[in-house]
Amino acid sequence: MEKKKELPLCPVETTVGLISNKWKILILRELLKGTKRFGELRSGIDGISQKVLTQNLRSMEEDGIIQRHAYPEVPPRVEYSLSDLGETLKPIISSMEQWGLGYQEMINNG
Amino acid sequence: MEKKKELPLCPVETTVGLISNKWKILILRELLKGTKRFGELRSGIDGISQKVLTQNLRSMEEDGIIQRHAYPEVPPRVEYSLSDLGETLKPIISSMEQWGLGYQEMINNG
DNA sequence: TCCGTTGGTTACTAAAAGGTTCCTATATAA
DNA sequence: TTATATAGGAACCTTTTAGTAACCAACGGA
Repeated sequence: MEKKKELPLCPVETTVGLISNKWKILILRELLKGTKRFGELRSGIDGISQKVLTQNLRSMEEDGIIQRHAYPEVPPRVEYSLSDLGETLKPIISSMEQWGLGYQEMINNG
Repeated sequence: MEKKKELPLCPVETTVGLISNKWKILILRELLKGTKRFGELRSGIDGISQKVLTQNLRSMEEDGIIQRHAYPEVPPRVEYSLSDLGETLKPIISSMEQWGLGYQEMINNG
């Protein structure tokens, strides 16, 4: 999903390389609330398909921003959570949330 | 480029709807430095093609986050700048820049 | 008269992303 | 005995996005 080449010089580009994808940002939004099971993520993110959720989770795991923990149970239970690195992305999501709130307000009663 | 349906309830999703695209974020990065001509944007954003730049500029203009000013000269001169709304996105780009700096540092001498 | 410059547009093609459907394993409950 | 629940994987297809190349208009200068 992400190419593992050298980092771009521009820090914005570096960041964008990791979370430019819409779904990843929504996954982050969910995981910032705490550890979640696969099914919880699936139902918490409107419109995401199982395939796309899996793909993005794998990619984010590879990038070291989330952690996956599978319990050897039946039926299977798999929990996802942010890594320490993933937690550091919080300010970005928060700024998006803040902006979105202001924008919604502007649109709705502007 | 963006569908003009109702806003999502989630503010993060609202924001993501406007700037989920990698190129738009890089365009914002450029325009946060100030007004730029089409050609300057083109050369300032590594790897962007003329078509994609034009498309995204149109879309962002429709969304009201940038402004386009064409001067009736030959050869043509077209300047792009952030609208007031566009300026309010600055904290998002800044947080990405901050994060990217930290990440680069971590990778390079971690 | 023809060239170069700028900021596009259009048509065609390739690649990436996403959607859908079907399949699996197995403990447990009914 | 059989249905159920969970977290995927595989195959196939459609849609979206991006890249490439060609073309254009208009004026000023050589």
